[in-house]
Amino acid sequence: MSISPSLNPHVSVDCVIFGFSKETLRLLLIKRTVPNALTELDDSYYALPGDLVRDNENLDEAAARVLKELTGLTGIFLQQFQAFGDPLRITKAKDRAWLQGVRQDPDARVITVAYMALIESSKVEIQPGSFSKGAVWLPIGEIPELAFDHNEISEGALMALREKVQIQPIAFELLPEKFTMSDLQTLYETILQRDLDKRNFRRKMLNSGVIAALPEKQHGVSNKPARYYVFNRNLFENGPMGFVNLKMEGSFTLFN
Amino acid sequence: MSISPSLNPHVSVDCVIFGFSKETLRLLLIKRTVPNALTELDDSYYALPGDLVRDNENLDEAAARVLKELTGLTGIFLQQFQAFGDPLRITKAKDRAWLQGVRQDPDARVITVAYMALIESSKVEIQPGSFSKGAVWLPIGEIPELAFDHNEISEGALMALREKVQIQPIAFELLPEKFTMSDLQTLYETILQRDLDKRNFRRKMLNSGVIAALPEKQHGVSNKPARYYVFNRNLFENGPMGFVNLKMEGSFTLFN
DNA sequence: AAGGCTTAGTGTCAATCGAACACTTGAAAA
DNA sequence: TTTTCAAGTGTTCGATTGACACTAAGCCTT
Repeated sequence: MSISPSLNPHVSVDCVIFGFSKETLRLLLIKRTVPNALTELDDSYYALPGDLVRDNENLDEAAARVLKELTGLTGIFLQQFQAFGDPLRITKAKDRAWLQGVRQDPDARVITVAYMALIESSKVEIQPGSFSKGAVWLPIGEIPELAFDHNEISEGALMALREKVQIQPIAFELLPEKFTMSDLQTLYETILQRDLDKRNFRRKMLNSGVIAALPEKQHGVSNKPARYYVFNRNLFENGPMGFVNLKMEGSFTLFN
Repeated sequence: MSISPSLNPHVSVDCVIFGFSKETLRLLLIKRTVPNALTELDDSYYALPGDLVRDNENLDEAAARVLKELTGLTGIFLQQFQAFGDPLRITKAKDRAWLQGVRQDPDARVITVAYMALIESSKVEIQPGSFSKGAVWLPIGEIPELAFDHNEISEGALMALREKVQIQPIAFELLPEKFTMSDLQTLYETILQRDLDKRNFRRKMLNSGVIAALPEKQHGVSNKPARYYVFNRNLFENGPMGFVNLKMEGSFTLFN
């Protein structure tokens, strides 16, 4: 059980990939299968997609590579949020069983740099390949025990997302190109875990200028059709300031 | 000049240590001396204090160790803010000259996890030891070219500090136990790089409840003596919420 | 065709907050 | 006693927040 002290730590990246479907925020997790010495059956459990960082790439590139290998997508919102490096990260038995199978130095300590990715989950097509023993979207409320310290990392990502979403207009990354005001509000409510007032929400969104109304409305719905909006992307990517006031009702701060 | 691709990346921590004295925000930097092959004189330049992470410590512990070795202080505000891992970080000639002298694998790529520390600079007594070839407090406006990517890291720390200071009551870490309202305002103005209105500032600070007035006032000053205040530390460390609204005039957001 | 169902969409008011603004107070020094 | 210097103090106006309830539009059912 001891970790060899002579080995240098290795560095990996792990991606906490958020998606939003059926009114829930979900994480894209991969399935790992390891032989169980006792039962002769395979055990399986979930983990965040990740990989060791290669010598010729920087951290952002490594994270983008992991994301692409799993989902086939590039140009996705992907942001580093924290490094994790507890020496005890890899002491669980099934983690060690898995490492035996895939790493040259299964005992080496690994420091991981965690990224969060926001993607429109309908765009994802799981790629056959190293990760593809199975990948699933699990609702954030139903995440089981994961590999290593991946539960802690996921929690950290969710916290980071909650903060970021009130400072930068990034929630849109989780929605399709066109969306209704209700879609957007539901997304915010899901991320922030509280209800928001419909009228205040619309007012704030429209006044802030982050979205633009389309002429188009929904078709074939059995109630009043909702107008579609688009995110005013260029305003933020090219504008002078990557900032807007997206704080929601009841958020806390210290000076104004 | 090539970086050996077979070596695993190593992991270090670097500390961006902020202090505040003579109305300026300063960084505590260490001096490095390397022989110059041409002139036969030694070249010297500044760097952030940092060290490789040991196998038996986590990242926070490594950063705390670096801070303690340099300043003798423990229990200091110390917060991870970003990992840096560009493969080209260590290609400058003088950086490589220094690595030759101190590292087993001078060619190994190093990923660094950067921390920012906030300390009351008068408490610091530079410790004799590995760092003590010289350490100086340099004003943030007068930082020369540093080792590796340490300029980039310092910039990142300053940005992170500017954001954090408006969300969490951490500026107090830079002041002595007792301080005047003007001390505090000058500090905020220095960090945020803009002037604040005196009356609005006092009102916000007092209403927020983060500070408490002492009965005591200044003595021996040649003008109206200022009242002393203390940071209401337990309110935030033990309270239900580590948050207060410390946003200052003219800051930007997206929803409220 | 009428009525019901469901979600979209809309306005006002009161309270609070933000930003701008100038004079008086207290102590030491001259 | 007067001067000098920073501390300390209130008000007003406009903008923003947050609370709150009804009508509109389309489809479905009967």
